[in-house]
Amino acid sequence: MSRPMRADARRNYERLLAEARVMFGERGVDASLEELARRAGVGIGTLYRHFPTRDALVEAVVRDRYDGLTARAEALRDADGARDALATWLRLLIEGAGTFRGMSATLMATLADETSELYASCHAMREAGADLLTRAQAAGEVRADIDTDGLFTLAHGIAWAHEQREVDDPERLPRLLDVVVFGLATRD
Amino acid sequence: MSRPMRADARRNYERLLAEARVMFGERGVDASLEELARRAGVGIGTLYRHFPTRDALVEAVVRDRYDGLTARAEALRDADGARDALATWLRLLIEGAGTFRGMSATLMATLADETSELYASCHAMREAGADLLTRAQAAGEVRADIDTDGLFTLAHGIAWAHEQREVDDPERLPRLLDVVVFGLATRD
DNA sequence: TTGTCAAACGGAGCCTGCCTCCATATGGTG
DNA sequence: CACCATATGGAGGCAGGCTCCGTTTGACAA
Repeated sequence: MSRPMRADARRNYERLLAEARVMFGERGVDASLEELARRAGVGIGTLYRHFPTRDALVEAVVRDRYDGLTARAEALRDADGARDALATWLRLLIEGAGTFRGMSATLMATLADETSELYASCHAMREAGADLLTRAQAAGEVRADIDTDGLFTLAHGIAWAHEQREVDDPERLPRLLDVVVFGLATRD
Repeated sequence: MSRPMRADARRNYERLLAEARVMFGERGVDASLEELARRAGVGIGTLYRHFPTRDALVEAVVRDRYDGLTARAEALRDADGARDALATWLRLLIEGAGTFRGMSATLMATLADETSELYASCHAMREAGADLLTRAQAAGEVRADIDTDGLFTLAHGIAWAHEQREVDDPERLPRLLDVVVFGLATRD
């Protein structure tokens, strides 16, 4: 293994991460990295040393959330009502995507780019969700002509579009998701 | 009225418009305006004189398409099957949005910004679509808890998400739209 | 305690893109 | 053909991304 980080390195790493949480919350994941470094009291070069790309920084900020989503999907595997389980999970997914503005866009881009630092955790989460979809389809509760890609396109499309409109009716997003979930149901 | 444009002005205007059609097609509506001006053989100042904002340029490029959509919605007003009419129109809408990359995002932003040069034609088109929605709801064919905003959020959300994935299966987008349209149906 | 050096720092500097301003050029008209 | 309103175009200011490299420093061995 590699030796532990030097004390100053670790300190700067933590500062950057803390500031990223704040600024991503305030301004979304497209916040200026130069300003982020400044606010963290660190040089821009140091920021890039720790996080070579914006995705790497985003990844560090959201990883635990994704791991949680993955775990949650696994917990829902054996729930009654495969479509309900899927609906529940999708709701968690898009609520999470709404935490930081621009997150849905980042996610969609990541799914198409295996070299992204975000890819691994994003992919694991996605596979867990895919499993819920497959089960619901096997149970005959969800139409068979939608694949994982289609599911995520629908979910993130809604999440993205919702965040564009700056409406803060908390019922809005769930209602839109409800339209999609109902549309996913097999027809008589 | 204002007097007609000077010959050089008209010529440059046309060149810019022609080049915009090309570059928006190649690279989407976020193409570099500096390069666009260069390729049109015109100074950057001239571009901004004719089109003070990017939206103004986009508007000039897509206006006739929008007018067509508006007219189409009016033609569909009295069609049999209010939900089918809505579905047909939505399909045209999102296919149009897919012509240039970034168009859906531009549209969503425009709907929230009345000062945008794109707003007028965009708004007219939207109202025409809203009318189709209202009719389908009045006929009891579409659930009543979705408003115009929700409808456009769903439609553009899908269109946007679809354009992020660079899949060229032409059946994909209609299928996703079908999920949403089915989800919009009133439940028994 | 001190010397050594890999590891880390940080910001100057280069790039690209947006947009404004204004000195210069020119088409159209009397 | 002279005049000038209209139009041109690019220099320059701003912001953000990212790299490169001279300087600093923490950790460890002597």
